[in-house]
Amino acid sequence: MPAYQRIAADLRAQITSGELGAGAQLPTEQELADRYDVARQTVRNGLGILVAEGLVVSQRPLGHFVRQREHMVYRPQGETSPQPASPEMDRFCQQILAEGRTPSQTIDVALVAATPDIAQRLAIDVGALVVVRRRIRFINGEPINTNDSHYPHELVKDSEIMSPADILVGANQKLAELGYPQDRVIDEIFFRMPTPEEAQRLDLGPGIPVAIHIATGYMKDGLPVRCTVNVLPGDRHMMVYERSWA
Amino acid sequence: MPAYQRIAADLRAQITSGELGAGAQLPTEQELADRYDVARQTVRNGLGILVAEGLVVSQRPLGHFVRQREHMVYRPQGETSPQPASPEMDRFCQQILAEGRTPSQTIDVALVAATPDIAQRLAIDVGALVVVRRRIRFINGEPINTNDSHYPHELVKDSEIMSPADILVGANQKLAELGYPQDRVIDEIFFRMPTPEEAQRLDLGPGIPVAIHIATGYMKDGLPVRCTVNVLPGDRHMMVYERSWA
DNA sequence: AAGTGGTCTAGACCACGAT
DNA sequence: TCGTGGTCTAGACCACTTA
Repeated sequence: MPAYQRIAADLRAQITSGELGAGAQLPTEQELADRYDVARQTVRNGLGILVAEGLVVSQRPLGHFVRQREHMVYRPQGETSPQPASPEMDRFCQQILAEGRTPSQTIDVALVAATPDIAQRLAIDVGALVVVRRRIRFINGEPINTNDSHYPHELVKDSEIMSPADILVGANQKLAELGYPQDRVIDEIFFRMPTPEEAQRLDLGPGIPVAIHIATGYMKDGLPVRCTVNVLPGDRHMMVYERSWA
Repeated sequence: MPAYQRIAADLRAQITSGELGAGAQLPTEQELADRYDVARQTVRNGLGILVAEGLVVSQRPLGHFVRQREHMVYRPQGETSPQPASPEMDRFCQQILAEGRTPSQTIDVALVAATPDIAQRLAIDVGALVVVRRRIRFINGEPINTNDSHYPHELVKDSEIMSPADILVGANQKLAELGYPQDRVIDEIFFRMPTPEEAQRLDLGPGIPVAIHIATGYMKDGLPVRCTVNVLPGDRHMMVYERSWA
């Protein structure tokens, strides 16, 4: 096994065994180079593995630290239809839903050309105009996720949906009032490493994947009227739900 | 911007724009070093970013290539309760469910001490004996996911569940026949970078995150009797489901 | 001011697979 | 055999934060 992999394996074992607890500082690169009798660059290769795994963060110029597992956010699968909680469900939520947290969000609205992804789901031409309401949600000032809702421009022009402010009744209710009530929603979820833009928008460190949740809303006649793209950082989200066993 | 980041950004732009399509070979490290007038190590730093993002794979000693997006696997959220498919749902599934595929799996069974994660969910002591049925599922010979079901040893000892073979009626049905029918299931889903063991078991390349799906089954009286841990590679899974809009 | 990690160089040798 | 990426060295200078 190459030296840098052995260094990474040694440190990983110390972290998973608890010998190096959450938040603990790792030895400096020079210390590790001396201890293993290798060049500093070789140590850096090893640390790079742990950083890419999300186990370790570099806080320049303080050093490398074991990553603190942040508080996870409870995100019920159906925000619109909370299920009756059983005692077991309560137990799970209790330890996830923590103390007083103050949510906030930023909103901006833009008129853009549809990307292929959006165009396909909204059943419009690539490049056609869509209105996108971009939101970043924060809890205690930390970005938690992004939520970009796309609407065909023809459907929502000159409506409140194009205003970059909170919509009290909710954008979906407003869409219904405009004559486009949703009847069905198809959800797609997949996960990958973030793009640099996503990493910057959500303040993601290396080694943190994101889940992409795309919700497309259809009217009763099958016409898609909304496509929402959520980006959820892996270190801040956990999905929990309950189902009965048939 | 440092040189290696600029190199990564240039190549990333060429990939996302389609100038370098899926499967295309990137210039060699030496070519890039000459083109940008930097040392080869600097080029390697840049390529390392793209590899960590999952955009590029290294096929030694052939070179670096744009990663092929593999066929995604349709994984319905509730395998036990298929929902009636709407025309929109059909459209989504159609492009995901591909041609003839041959599934297979490996099974092994072990008697192990409960880890803290499992012990907590099964409401037993850490270190207590649990039976674990470990499965790796393959499609066309490629590993698709792992599925490790844990049962308290007291509940299943001397039963067919401890045999490392297929259980025709299904392990959950067999568990019910033993007197432990499940009434509710709580699902937890989160995602992170894989451990080296997970990466090896599932043949994961760098830059591929995994989703962890933990399903815990409870009897009517609240006793947990099963805890299944699924590991789903991000490049081989997509979750799709439909819900009606209340 | 000191010490950390971040970036970069100019070499070197090796492992591996295609030809 | 050849060319690729993989690993490693021994330096160097810089940016940044804390003390």
